[in-house]
Amino acid sequence: MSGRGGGDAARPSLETVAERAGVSRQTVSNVINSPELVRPETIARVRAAIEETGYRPNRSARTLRTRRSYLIAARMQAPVDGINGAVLDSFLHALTSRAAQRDYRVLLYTAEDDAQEIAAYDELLSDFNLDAFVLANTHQNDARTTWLAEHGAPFVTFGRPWGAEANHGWVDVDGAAGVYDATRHLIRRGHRRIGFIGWPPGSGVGDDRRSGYLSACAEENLDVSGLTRSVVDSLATGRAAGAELLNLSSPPTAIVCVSDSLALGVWTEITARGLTPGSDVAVIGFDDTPTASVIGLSSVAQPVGDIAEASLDLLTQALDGAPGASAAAKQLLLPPSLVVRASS
Amino acid sequence: MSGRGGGDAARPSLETVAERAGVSRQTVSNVINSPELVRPETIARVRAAIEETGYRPNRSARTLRTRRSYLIAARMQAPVDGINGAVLDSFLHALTSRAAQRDYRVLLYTAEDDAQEIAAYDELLSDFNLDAFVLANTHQNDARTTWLAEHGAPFVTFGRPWGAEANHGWVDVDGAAGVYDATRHLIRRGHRRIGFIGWPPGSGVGDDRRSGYLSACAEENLDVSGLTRSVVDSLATGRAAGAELLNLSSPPTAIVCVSDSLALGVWTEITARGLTPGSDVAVIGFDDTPTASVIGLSSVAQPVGDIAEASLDLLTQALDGAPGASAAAKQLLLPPSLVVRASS
DNA sequence: AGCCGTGGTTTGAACGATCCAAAACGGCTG
DNA sequence: CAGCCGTTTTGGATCGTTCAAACCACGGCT
Repeated sequence: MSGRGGGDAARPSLETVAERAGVSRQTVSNVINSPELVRPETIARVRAAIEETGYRPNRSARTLRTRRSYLIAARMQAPVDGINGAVLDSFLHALTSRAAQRDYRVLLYTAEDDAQEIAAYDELLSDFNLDAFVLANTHQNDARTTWLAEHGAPFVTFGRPWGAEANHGWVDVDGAAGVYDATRHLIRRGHRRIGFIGWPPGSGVGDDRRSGYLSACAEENLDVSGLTRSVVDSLATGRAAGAELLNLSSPPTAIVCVSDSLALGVWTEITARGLTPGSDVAVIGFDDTPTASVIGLSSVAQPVGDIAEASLDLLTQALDGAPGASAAAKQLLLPPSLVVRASS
Repeated sequence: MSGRGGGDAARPSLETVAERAGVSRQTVSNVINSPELVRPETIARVRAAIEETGYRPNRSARTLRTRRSYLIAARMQAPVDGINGAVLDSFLHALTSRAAQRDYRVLLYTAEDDAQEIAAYDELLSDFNLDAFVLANTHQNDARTTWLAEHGAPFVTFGRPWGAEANHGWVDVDGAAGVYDATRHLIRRGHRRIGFIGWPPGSGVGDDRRSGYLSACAEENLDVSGLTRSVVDSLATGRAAGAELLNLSSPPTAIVCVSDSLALGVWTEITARGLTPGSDVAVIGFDDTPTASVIGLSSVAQPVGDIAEASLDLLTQALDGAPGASAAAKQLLLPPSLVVRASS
């Protein structure tokens, strides 16, 4: 209650350890950062001293000198009014835990729009010496990426720079392959009339996923005419589109959706008709949100762990690697996986 | 491409500004931190110099000297396999944006259990000089809070220290009041037989919420015998409990649930029977999760923004305030609010 | 005139790490 | 034994800020 916490011994510094081991500061520093420069027996002695004193390097001092903070910034998304957003949350979780393994930490920021976000970059970069940024939800002509590039700040995006030539590092999921797999799965289960509910054309992500559906159907010469719908993302629109499809004179026996929200809409419509998803009409969504897993909706899952890992690979490579030679691939397309549940 | 980013002028420091304004470092520092010590005309001159040079204080240097990092740690929760967890995500969002207004940032960490979490504290505290911690999901005999208290690290919890005397700062939501309001709302709408689905007795949160239901019913002399159920939290168990209640010879016309997952289960059961939530049987959940808002489920919303604000108040008060005199209240119980939707 | 107190400002020394240049050490050669 | 060379180790400077004490000018007082 009164003073500081427990043992009031001053925090050990390099100096403390050095004295104890009978060497100089720099030698201790070398043992930590470049052991190859130090004679093995000295290393042992120093390591022992570190152990005994419980020494921990002070990050602020290091940052001050080296201008590296070991901090990565990521945006905390505003709670969205739908099912989505869950993917970004679990991505953030994965990013945090994997970053910690590499001794990096994730710092959060929020922003309402791109302009605010850029302001946040500016502040974080110059005040906190942030090392790198992870962006999600990239869109066409993204002002954020150009700002970061101009200011020489390392960054990766989770999501392709749709429609732009941008040659920055990015990691993304092969949405077309995911929907292709989902459709193939339905075909294997015997479905011949398969519907698709997507987003209005023009969004890179949506068009990409739709193409997976189309190519799977084309391969098997399935007729898709009249079986596709394009609506904005929400449960209500998904339900309406699902109703339309089910009301056709020759309705589909399975429906693939570009998102879990839409799929949940269809799911709702099916149950409201007294039918059972899966045995009566199959549905598959995209993103494998918590809600999907709870109600038993099949869905295409994005490998958030791998995405996080790959993003960090790109970042650390840019941070530690040779400035000029960026030999390794800077772009990565990861395959999603279909999670089959009762609904298909 | 080649060198650094744009204008290669070295980053201005206190020294730079001082030279330009014709004063010393310390005076510039005073203008920023303790303007009352500086003569007004000098302040003006220095402010101008700051403006011209675009000076920004360097956080690492300040941290090194003052041992304050302006960083607050919060745990990124593992994605839970249910509807829940959404509350913590939006709390985290609120915390991040409000902290930024006070010039603090939120640093994430992850942990699988309490032991790991304590290890994380240790690392963050000694390596990164973290200023404070925000904990959620406190439980009985929480090892984390005692560790933090022992090590003199400031912290607040979102959630009461159920069953313990602990006198640390906390902020929580009055669950009893929330469920009481929900029940009153149903009574006002004319319901006389109201059911309740809660969690097994023993959890502080669950018992608290149940008490709100009971007191509202007692006030109106409503009979609750046979109308309550206790199940673990999930959609399936909620659905089953809902079915039980609806199968009673004299079934309830409304059901209050301790969580949105349970309420969604009931919702599912109602629609599966071809009935309409709201007009046929009313349901109300707790937490106002995104899913609830999407499907139109009434729910008790926790004021995450206020919780975040209050938590930060407690923290900054502990950080900046006088060490001994902690005059202001260290505990805060906030009222939730009922969000009425189609289901009630 | 000399002393004191007092706002306002400057100076020097931390904080704890890393960078750099130079010194000490050791072995080896001529 | 001097001279050289490569490996280890050392000491000082530095990053940008704040703390503590010194300094200075100036007016009031005796």
